[in-house]
Amino acid sequence: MAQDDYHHGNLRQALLDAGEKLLEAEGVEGLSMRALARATGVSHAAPYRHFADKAELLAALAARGFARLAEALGAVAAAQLDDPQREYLVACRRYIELGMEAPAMYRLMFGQQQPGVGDQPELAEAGHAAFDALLGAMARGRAAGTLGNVSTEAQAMAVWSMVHGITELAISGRLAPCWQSPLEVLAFGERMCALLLSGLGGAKAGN
Amino acid sequence: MAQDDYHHGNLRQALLDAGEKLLEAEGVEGLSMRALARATGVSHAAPYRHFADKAELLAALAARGFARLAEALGAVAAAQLDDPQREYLVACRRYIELGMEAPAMYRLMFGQQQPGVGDQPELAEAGHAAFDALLGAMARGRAAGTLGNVSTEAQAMAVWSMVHGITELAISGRLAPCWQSPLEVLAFGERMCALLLSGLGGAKAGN
DNA sequence: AAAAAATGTTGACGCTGTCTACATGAAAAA
DNA sequence: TTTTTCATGTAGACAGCGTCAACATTTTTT
Repeated sequence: MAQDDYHHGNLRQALLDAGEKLLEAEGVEGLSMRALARATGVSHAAPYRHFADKAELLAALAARGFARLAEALGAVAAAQLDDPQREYLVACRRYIELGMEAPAMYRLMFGQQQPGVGDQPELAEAGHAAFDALLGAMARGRAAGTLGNVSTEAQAMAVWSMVHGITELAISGRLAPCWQSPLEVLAFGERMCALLLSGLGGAKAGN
Repeated sequence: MAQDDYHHGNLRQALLDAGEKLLEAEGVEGLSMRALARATGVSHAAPYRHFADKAELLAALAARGFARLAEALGAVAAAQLDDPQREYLVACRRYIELGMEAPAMYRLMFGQQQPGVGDQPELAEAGHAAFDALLGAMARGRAAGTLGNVSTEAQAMAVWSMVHGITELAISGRLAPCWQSPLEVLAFGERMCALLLSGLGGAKAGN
């Protein structure tokens, strides 16, 4: 159970922990299999006992990111704010905030093509969970009556597109000409999401 | 002037041409300096006479992408549609369309941190030109009166965030649960941009 | 206690980005 | 025209990377 200097005990988790740390410290281009092996004090080929290749490790890392996102959005829901519209806005804000706090991780999460069904089920599921959390916040937040002819899922996609776009642009520094501080960006994001919610009820058609 | 088997003549452009081709064919991970040298029939170190390192070449490639985007949006404006609001929507649609047509290039364009002033002036300028084209379409498209207390630039950022988010999610296949075909995605994008335009006049505050 | 499975190590391979030293051709200076 | 200089090519080396095969050690199962 203690480390016996040969078998590590829980290398898989250790690799992911080190990976997360290295990811934000050095960026995704500094995240190598061998660096991870070094960071966990293990030989350079040892990680391959736990991940078939680098892509699989990155997928597992991205899945962690999605899990964290889902968790954060879930925490907002659990906070039981009195106003569901306020809850929705806080969720959107939290989404953007998380992306700005861990930009390399955020990029990694969306960097790969969405994994097919059989491909990376862990990642796909984690991504879905995060999306569902956002969808839930939106569904509760919008005026209860305004379902219109637009599916809830489509409305959630609209919100997702908005917060994703803002997060990505913020990360790459392209929002800086208008809003320098993270707080300003968050305020902008919140306004946009509010606008979206009020507009989503009627104006859209199809699906 | 003809190729003398030693001096290539215009290696820089040839490298960028080959790079663009290779980018969409193999993805960004298949785009190596040496592969580019091979593709242009030149030794592996020759590219370094024209680009200090790989990052510089990628930046030049991304600048090309932005130039193409600006050009496409400019073409929409030049088409002189009678209805400026229609022109705005067509521009948004075209933006998303371009990203979906050349996903690897689109990702590359936004993959790096926005270059600082002295860093990659060519890239920065190309990016600005593209943004300005989008801004112009929006400014003409919105009801002439509704300036409100929101700056034109901030409104353009909102539109940019929207189309960028949609494009990125579409590229990564995450819109597929709702809209399978590119045409459906484009229709969705157009609806969202219309919604944004109508909402931007009044609801937003700040900056 | 023996066999099997899981998990580690070592060493190799080809590929990559990039550097240095050298070669060649074109343009500028003499 | 000849010579020098400069831009641009080549060859070869280096370290780091992902990955594989062969082997070692520990744990688990029989």
